[in-house]
Amino acid sequence: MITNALMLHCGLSWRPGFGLLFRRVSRLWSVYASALIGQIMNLKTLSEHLGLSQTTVSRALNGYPEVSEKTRQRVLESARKLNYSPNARAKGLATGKSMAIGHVIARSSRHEMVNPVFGDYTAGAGESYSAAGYDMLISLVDDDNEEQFYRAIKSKGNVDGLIVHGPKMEDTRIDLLSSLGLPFLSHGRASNVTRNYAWLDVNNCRAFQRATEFLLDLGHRRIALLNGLEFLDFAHRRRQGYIKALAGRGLEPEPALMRSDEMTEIYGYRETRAMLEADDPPTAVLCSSIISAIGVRRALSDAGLTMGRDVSVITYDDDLSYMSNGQEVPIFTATRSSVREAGRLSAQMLLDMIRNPGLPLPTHLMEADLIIGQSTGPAPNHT
Amino acid sequence: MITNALMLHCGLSWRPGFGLLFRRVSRLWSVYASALIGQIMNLKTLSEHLGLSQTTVSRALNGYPEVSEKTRQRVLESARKLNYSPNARAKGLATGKSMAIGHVIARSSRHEMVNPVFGDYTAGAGESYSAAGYDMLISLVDDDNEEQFYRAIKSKGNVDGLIVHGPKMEDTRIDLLSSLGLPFLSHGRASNVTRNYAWLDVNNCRAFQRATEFLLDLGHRRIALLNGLEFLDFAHRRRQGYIKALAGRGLEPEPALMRSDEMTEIYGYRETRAMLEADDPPTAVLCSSIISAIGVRRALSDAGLTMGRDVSVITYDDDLSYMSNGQEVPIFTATRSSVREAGRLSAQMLLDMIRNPGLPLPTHLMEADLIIGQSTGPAPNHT
DNA sequence: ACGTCAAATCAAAGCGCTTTGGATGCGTTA
DNA sequence: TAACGCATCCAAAGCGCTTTGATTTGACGT
Repeated sequence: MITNALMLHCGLSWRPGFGLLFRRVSRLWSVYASALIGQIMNLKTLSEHLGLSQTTVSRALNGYPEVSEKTRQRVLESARKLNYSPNARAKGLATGKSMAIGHVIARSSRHEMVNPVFGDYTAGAGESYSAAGYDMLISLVDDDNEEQFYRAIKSKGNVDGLIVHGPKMEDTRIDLLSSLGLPFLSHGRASNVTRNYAWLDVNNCRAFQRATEFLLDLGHRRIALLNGLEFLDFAHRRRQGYIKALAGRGLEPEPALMRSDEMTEIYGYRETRAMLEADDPPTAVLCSSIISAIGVRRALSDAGLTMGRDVSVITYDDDLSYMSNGQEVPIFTATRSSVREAGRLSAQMLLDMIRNPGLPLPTHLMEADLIIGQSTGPAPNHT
Repeated sequence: MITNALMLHCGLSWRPGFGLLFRRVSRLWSVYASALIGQIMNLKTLSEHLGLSQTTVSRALNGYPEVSEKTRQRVLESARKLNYSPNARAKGLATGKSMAIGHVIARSSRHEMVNPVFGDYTAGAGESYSAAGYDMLISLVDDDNEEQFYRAIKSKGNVDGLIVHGPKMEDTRIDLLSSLGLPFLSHGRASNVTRNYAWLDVNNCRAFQRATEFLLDLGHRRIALLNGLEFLDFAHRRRQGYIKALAGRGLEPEPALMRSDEMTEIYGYRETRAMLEADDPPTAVLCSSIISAIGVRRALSDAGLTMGRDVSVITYDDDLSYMSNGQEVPIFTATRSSVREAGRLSAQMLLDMIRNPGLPLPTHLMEADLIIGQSTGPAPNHT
């Protein structure tokens, strides 16, 4: 462009051999310009600066073989020195990829975002993303137009894939996303969805079955369950495990001992307190989160009871960074599985799906460890 | 890549002219695929569908006045029905905006992400973003090339602004971002930075001064401080407030009573335990986070001490959703300020900056409330 | 000196949107 | 009737990149 204009202006016509001359000149000019204006660094500027075409520079930067090694080095060095990095939007527009993974959170259940479990999970995922050069895009949706929002995400095209958080028993998102053809992985399964989809989950059912059996073995018969919100699939599975274990000993689950809510500290405190004040209180509590377990401990302490002696407690432990379950000796007996590791793995799996679209959809089931801490002991009037 | 693999598999070698063939094939395939899956909905398709030009459709959708109301309605309805929403990358490329705000987190201090305080803050910010149609883009950086990363963010242009998390005493990011001309707002101030920049902060100094004075008034003289990491500016300010209050009563701060680390539960437990075992233990503990305060409570309880009688505790309370400080009656006496509200406000301010680039840089100082709970009482041997 | 071939480079056409600078049609005014 | 203003609409030129199809270059054999 500039070259042509100059030619015109000088009244010259093109002759072979001029190329080099012009390159020299324009190189000088662009150095001048960038010094003067604080030049906007884009591919055009950079290529003019180097006296190369945009094609060659682009290829050099993206590691294509059609560029000589000498040229590539020159380009790379120059790009580094001039702090060039390609405009993500333009690159995305040209390639059709956006190098970002979306995490969509329903606004009503915005508590999800505020849930430390979510923080640890996304931190894990973030590690995988950043290692692969991906960003993480978080958006809050109003619940009334969730479907529309997913469709919009697809056609806005600002993510290459999605993580589905907190799947419900029958989660419409899974069918929707499958039909949209947007790669996604669900953190947790949806029991009533029959089609194939990618997921990573913990064996919640078995974890809670084992925990319950452990308490039964200690002689406990009145075991309370402080579960998460039971329209969420993981909570449903946990309850199944609990019930299965009871059934194994011929015990009926008792509604008064089964509670369900968001797993806050207050929740653990409130429900434990309520159950302790009722007739025939539980001798053991099975808790869905270490945060609620802390509330349980507070309630016991307020009631003058000793955890592990008067009342036993087992909690599910996501191995949260800020709320770790003691140091050498665990505070709580717990079924533990690192949610951070789950995040790391999920992200890895999703990125693989995006890289190799042909392969079958991956699934992964993690097992939780049962670790013994100080919060459990034989049932009080059990000899 | 795929082409090469295919070639290899077929036992063919590359010959000029093959390129065209492959392109034809892949084009055909993609036409077939899109017919199968359903038309790709872009502005072109939509405008053809409506028998209007892309210009008119674009204007109709974006609320420009040059379109008749009748046409606009027709366009809007059609867009809704066909689930059209403009490609974000293309729109961004054309407008120069990306409708996303970046949150950059240094990878080493990845604990930031995992910190429930961060979760609540971003949840608040997220509300503001989503109301304004913005997304939130989170990226982890390796610390060694943080500067380069910020430069890249600028020229990649995938965010319209940034939130700076956890500013240090003299934070180089502030100068860097200012010079890059990328709008940003710092959550917290950086004491040793003299230039103007946008920030939102809590009056940490005054909050801790008031809390300390409250304990002094109750007769406490040996007051421990469990602070956050003191290279972070907020922690430094908190210590200043603490020292100032002590100085007001002619007291010297005692190094053995001043601890500093990441504000985990374990940290609160470990340090409290250590101090209780030492000679002349503190009669009160001032704690930087409710999470650590829970650890403090556990340590006291393990030592057979009653919180609020044997040892008083005041904590800073970010009013975390999952860790709220009791219900009617607060558990802990605390200086409270909602970090979620801080997030909401920060985002609002940053979006305003982006909308009106001319205005002076906004700053906002929030005051923390001192709320009285059950964790404080007169110093033991004080009559 | 000339043709050949591979290696190295380039110009230009997209990607899907916004926006500029007209065009078109039509009722009003001189 | 011509000139004008106004309300609608449009063609085409970007935005900054990748990728296609073509061209230039230089080494080599004859």
